[in-house]
Amino acid sequence: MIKIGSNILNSDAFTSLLEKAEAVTFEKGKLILKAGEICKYLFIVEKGLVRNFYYDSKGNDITHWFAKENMLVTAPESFFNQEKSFFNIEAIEDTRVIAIRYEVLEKAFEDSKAIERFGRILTTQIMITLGRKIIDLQTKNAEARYNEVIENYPDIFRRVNLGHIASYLGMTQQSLSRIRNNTGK
Amino acid sequence: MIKIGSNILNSDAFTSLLEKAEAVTFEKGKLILKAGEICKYLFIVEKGLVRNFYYDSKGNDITHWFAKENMLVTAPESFFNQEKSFFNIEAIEDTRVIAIRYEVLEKAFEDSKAIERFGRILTTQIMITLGRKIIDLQTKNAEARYNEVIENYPDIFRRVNLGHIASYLGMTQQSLSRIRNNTGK
DNA sequence: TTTACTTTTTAACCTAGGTTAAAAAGTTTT
DNA sequence: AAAACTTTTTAACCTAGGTTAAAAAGTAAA
Repeated sequence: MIKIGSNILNSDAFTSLLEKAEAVTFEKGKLILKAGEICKYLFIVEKGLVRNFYYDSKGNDITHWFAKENMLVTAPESFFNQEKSFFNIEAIEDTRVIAIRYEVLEKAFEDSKAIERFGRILTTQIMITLGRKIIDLQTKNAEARYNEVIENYPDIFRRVNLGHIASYLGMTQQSLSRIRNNTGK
Repeated sequence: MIKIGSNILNSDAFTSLLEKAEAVTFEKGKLILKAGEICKYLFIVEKGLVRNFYYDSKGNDITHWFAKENMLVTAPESFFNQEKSFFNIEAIEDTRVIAIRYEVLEKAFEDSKAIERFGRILTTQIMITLGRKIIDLQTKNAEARYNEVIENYPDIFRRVNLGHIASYLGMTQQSLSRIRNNTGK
């Protein structure tokens, strides 16, 4: 049995896929993937918390996404197209992941309609989520974006330091601190 | 034979799917989908140009995405979850689309591994594209985003008025005009 | 071929949030 | 429990791009 997001998966195909996966642990602060490498794995976070981040042209560390227990994480462009990664993946807590190799997943997609279907539905929902983030960045000010993350991801918010939250929200840590203390009012 | 993006699709399953689709034309300026409705179709743009847009909280018209010939367009959240749409879809040129009903597509996904697979790969690539747009909004200034759209989508750029380009890029039309005339220098 | 309408530009002014620097608070190591 | 390090806050100053308003240019309609 495996749970991904809110989906509980229970089929021979998934069991067989998981049998070919590898459990790996990373200490807090360790890199799971380094930018420049080709990402060979799709990771399921079993325990802990992970972030996907990159350095912008000025060298700022920008968090692109967080993944907690039962969430998937990878460097999508690198993994699905097997090219060098722009993203780093870091364990921000002591973390155990289940790592599924690219070739193994591709084989599973080919062999199993159920897995192919799950993949399609999952990427469709991610597509919708990313669309929402674009709308938020374009139409909401820093304070509204901050309020939204507290409302929608209170658990992740509690476990992550404010610098990472700020960059995830597209603002500096100083701006976030200003918002939190309502010095704007 | 059907071409979507750079993929040429040629199989019985696709032929049969297309047989169940409906060709519809829309004059320039007409709405293909109105916000608040449930989007019942996935559209393939056969001829013309279409944009997906919404109104922000101040009533500004914001273009979220463009679709030209051989591209797919829908209101993703509304279509895939069959809920009320936040987006409008407008024909910005005289347009002919092939409209595939939700139930028909779902049936095709169920019946055909090839279509399910195509759906997965397509949503995966859209996911990557949206990820890039988020990075651009967070790390590039208005001028760099403008230069990028000229470089990456010169054809769409030529066919669309600047107001739509500006909102797509997350800036006002006045800012875009300023950038184009380098009054910033 | 003037009137009406839409799109694009220009310009003055303004503000949200960035930058820079430092202090304060919190955490870990010795 | 002091030293070292990390995270968060504070504050003064600054700037990219927003706002408002209008003119100019382009296009369509009468």
